[in-house]
Amino acid sequence: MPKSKSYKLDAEPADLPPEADQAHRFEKARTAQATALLEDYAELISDLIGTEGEARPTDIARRLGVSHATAIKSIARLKREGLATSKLYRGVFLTPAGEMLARRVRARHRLVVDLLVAVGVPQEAAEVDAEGIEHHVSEETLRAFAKFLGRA
Amino acid sequence: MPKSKSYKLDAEPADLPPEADQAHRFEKARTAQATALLEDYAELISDLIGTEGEARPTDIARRLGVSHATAIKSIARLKREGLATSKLYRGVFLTPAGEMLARRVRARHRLVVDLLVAVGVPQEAAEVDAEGIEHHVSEETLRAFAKFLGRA
DNA sequence: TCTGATTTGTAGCCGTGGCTACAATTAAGC
DNA sequence: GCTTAATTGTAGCCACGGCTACAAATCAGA
Ligand SMILES: [Mn+2]
Ligand SMILES: [Mn+2]
Ligand SMILES: [Mn+2]
Ligand SMILES: [Mn+2]
Repeated sequence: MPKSKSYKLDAEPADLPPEADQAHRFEKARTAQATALLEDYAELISDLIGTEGEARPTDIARRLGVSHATAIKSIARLKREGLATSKLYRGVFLTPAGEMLARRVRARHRLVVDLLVAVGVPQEAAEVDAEGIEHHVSEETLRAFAKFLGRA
Repeated sequence: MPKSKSYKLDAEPADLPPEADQAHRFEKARTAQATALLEDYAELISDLIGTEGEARPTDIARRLGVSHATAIKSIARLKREGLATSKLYRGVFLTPAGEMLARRVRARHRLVVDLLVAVGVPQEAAEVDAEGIEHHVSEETLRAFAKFLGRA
């Protein structure tokens, strides 16, 4: 059998030209960046609902440090992608898909912070950097982090 | 004197409202994302010049996995920001500022990959994830990585 | 040399995610 | 209940970074 396609979660690049490999890496980073915003919103909305009982656009905007108009537009994108719904003046809600995403993202966020702290990064720096790093950590890397932290 | 402004490299958030803290983290991540492209270009151009003797827009585009038109527009931004110059059909060059950026970025890239591998991430996953992660690793975190790797 | 391939540049489109300004709606307080 | 404040939504602007299509310039080979 030729190549025997692997059935892993993250598709393999296959060893063709070496430059295509690099292109593939950049492409992955671009994709991750494109979903980063959705991930942060899902996590934040879930947090707000959990701690405040509701997630209003204004609060979301303030937490993210953007204008409410920007937040509303991004929320529109979340709805468009089937991750959220909203009732006027009743705040934003997550669909099952949105909830699932939020759970995954929250767990990943924590793991990344914990890993950073574990290798000696000061708590506050870990919190700051993790907010960006998290979106680029693959499942495979995440498993390695968990194992390193003794949570295999 | 009020507040006594701190003179650290990374400005401090100051402990005002707790929500402003979170906003600050998101803002940092957004800033990092905005410079990510410039960093990748600088590093790649430097690499190409080192290995091929020149960095032509077409080659840059192929390595990044984007169209040549996209690469040319991004190179225009590099020039605009004083990081690169270019002679027609003679390729792209880095200004001193660009060179400095490239060196910093390359060193950081390596450190990130090495850290990932050191905590058990498979080589290929480390290479892929590092391409995105690197742009969100602060100086402080980088120092922690170096120390962890025994290169303090 | 000159002709065809390669490279580079330009133009114009799109979606995203910022912003301000203004409008409309709802909530709160008197 | 009315008035005012807060919230939400809309409109319109911008820069960025993707893309395709086309044009121009350069390079290379016959
Ligand atoms: Mn984040
Ligand atoms: Mn997060
Ligand atoms: Mn990168
Ligand atoms: Mn890199």
